[in-house]
Amino acid sequence: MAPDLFAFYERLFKHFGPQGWWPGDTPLEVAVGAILTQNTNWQNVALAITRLKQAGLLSAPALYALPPAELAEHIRPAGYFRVKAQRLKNFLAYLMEGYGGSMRQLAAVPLAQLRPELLAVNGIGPETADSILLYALEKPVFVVDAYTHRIFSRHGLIAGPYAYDRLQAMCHAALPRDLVLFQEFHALLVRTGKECCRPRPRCHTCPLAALEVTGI
DNA sequence: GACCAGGCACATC
DNA sequence: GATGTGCATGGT
Repeated sequence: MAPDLFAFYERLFKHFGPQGWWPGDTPLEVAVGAILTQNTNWQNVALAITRLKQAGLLSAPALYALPPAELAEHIRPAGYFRVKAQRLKNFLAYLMEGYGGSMRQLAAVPLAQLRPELLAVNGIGPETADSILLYALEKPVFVVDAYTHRIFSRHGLIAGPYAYDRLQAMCHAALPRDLVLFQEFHALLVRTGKECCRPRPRCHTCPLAALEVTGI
């Protein structure tokens, strides 16, 4: 039985308002941000993206042509810079060689084909793939992350560990398949995670105590 | 100085 | 399948 996720969403929305989330001037910038933000604070990612922009490197051909070691130096503030440089290169190779470097062309691919393709890129896991799908390619896909697990757990929506696909399937089953809803919901969960449901033992006074929802 | 932050791949049991 | 480890920076 699916919990009343929609009610939970509505109460978050009422509390925090629309988030209009995931800054990025272009779909490519959003995709780059999705890879850079892996296990990393967004502040650090923003620094790295600014540096790429200032260097005039935030385009598919430019990133594709750049040697990994050189790219690594530009994105250093985002942490894991050698790993992420290679992951960016892998994604750019996929985009350039498969779709002529065009995010618009990539977005035209049916979701059932697109998600497995993204997951096949070394360095793109479920959360990164779904973030790219939802925010860069505007596909209605629910993004699960550490916040989702923690908040749903704390507020009694789930009990015990949930694998990524299982939690995503639950959300898909419980919510209307709506792009903006999914974008806002994930953004609201991140906001909630930052302001309220902190990692133990730092969750003292929960301003969302009134949001308790029972059932699973 | 420890802990945290929009994860992922790979090795091992 | 579950669990452990390396990757690295910058803010609190």
